[in-house]
Amino acid sequence: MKHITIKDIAKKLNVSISTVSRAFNDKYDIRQDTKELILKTAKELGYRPNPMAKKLIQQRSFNIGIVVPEFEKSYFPQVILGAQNVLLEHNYQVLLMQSNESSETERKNVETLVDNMVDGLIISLCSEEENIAYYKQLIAKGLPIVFFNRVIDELEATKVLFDDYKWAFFTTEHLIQQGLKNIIHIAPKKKYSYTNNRISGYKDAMTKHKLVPQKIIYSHLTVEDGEEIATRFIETKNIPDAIFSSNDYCAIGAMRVFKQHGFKIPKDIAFAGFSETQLSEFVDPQLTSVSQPTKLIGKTAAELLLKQIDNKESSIYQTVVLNGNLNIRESSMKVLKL
Amino acid sequence: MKHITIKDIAKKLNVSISTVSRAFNDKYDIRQDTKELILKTAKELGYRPNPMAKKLIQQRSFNIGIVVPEFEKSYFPQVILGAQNVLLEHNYQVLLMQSNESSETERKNVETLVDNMVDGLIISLCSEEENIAYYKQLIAKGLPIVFFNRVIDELEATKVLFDDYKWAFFTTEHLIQQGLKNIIHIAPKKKYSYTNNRISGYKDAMTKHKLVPQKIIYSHLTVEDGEEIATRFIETKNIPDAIFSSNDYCAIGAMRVFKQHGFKIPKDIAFAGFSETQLSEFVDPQLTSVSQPTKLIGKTAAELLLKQIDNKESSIYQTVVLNGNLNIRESSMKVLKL
DNA sequence: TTGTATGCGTTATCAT
DNA sequence: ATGATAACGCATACAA
Repeated sequence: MKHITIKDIAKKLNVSISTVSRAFNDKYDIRQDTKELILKTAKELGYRPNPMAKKLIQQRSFNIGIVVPEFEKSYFPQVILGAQNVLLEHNYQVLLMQSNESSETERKNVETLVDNMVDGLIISLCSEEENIAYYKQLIAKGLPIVFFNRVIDELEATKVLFDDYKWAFFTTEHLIQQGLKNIIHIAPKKKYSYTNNRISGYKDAMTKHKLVPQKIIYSHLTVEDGEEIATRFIETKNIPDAIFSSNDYCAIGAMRVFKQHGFKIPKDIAFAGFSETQLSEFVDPQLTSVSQPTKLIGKTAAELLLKQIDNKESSIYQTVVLNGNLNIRESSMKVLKL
Repeated sequence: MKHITIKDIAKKLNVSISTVSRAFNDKYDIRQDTKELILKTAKELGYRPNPMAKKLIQQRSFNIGIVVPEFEKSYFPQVILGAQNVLLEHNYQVLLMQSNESSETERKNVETLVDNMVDGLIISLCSEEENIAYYKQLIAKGLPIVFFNRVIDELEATKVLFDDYKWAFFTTEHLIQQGLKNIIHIAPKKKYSYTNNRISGYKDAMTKHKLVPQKIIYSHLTVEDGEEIATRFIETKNIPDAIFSSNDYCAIGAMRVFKQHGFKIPKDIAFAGFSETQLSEFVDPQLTSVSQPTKLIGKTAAELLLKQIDNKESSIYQTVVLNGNLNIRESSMKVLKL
């Protein structure tokens, strides 16, 4: 694993290492033919500059760190892809780390990335409480960071968000327009900034159409949770008109149990999910869900980060709110209970 | 972004930088109380060793690179997770890169990781042809690499594989045992080492039960491809007893079209997929599929890599073949066409 | 037990 | 236009 260095090239060509170095950095004076000669032999020898040495002296890495809570649930991979495309175009390498939904791991990940002198970070948080002080410190030190999806409200920073309020409102209103009245909302137990926005959207839509009382169930939103919730409804023979779940999994779990008990969807009970997964299209019936512009989120985050890196002086933090789409499918279509 | 260095600590305590350095590396002699003092003030000052400098001098990084073709399709994230767990336990940080199914990007990714002095690599290849020479070179240089899932047969290296032959055989035999005779296999157009193994498994199972001719369709295995294939069968009124697809997506696409045309599954036509995705459980009817031990693949790859890193002398390359499971679901159950 | 000095592979600041 | 040399932050052989 012996690496070729500029020294080797210098020795071979009987020039000084500074000349060799200059050949790779156009900004310096160097005769055209010596430059070409150096570049040529460098290629022959298979020379690759050592980024460690470069980073050490330049105090920057052209690396961007992306930290996400997990990437099994199809949302984050696409965001990452969107960001990576932009960053690669600008010659930044992307270092990806996942925190396994643990703030502790998240902290370690970010520390590693900072230690490795990333030029900037794109982060979706595990928790909104644990590492606030640390992030404040990083931002104060001038490290460019863009938060997305799961952010801390009180943190002054650049953020890329989704208009959860609006789309929860729309979704609820869509269900109401189908003639449904007794609409249940299933919200995540873990509190994120978007949780309340979605709840408010649901509530306001219900209120607007004079539908009270409103019922909210707090859950971890797994498939199993959905199944359990459905079972409870069936046991108590208290069947709502519709269930609007804060993710697809929970909706799908509930749907499955209702189907098994002979309920017709959407006639007997309608469903809507949120932040659409691949599943929504493939379950039977297909699930109405709010889709987020995942790639655009990544792209936007990356662009904002690059902007921040370029004008380090002006530290004005923007918040960009992106639009989504309500994909209306069989699970909530043309119900009209009168 | 001014970082605290050992110099700062040394100055503050009026000791030399080597003493400070020694305080962090137990292997040297150092008085207990000076050590404690140094560690204490280091903590107070918020000192963090600069990994760049460390890497530069130690020629190793405690970083492991993982390179995958993509991570949207639920298979790779879990493998990565499995590997990461093992590696983190051994104090290795994981740098993740995705190649977007492009050998060129893959090459760049690996180069970046190598430049950054990763201590080892875990790779699933985009193509089995493009970068062979490069990988041979890396292995020859002594860089520990473990390949998994998509590997190059002719490359002498450590590999973690799945017994595709066996499970394709089992799956085919399962379909035959359901009384089905005219069984079609849909194989990937792109050739990977596993492609032929699965085809052989299918063929041998058919032959064993004296079922000829066998029909194989080559496809890109997307949902749309599945739909197209199904449409063609229906148009030509030539309906097979069963379709055994080399992935779930294609099977699901085909299933969807057959359902739309009023076919009963599995009565009119049965289905089986491969390398189970989350979808298999959620489509209707649920899809029979071969599940691979994704986390175990990652875990095994990581363990083999660590072993390789530890005994660099002995370069004996192992190939580990892991077992899977055939999850039999509604799409192929109790058909018995007589 | 501690300090001095050297080097890892670069870039950058001087000279020449 | 080029060469010598000092950094960057750390580990380590050697001297004290």
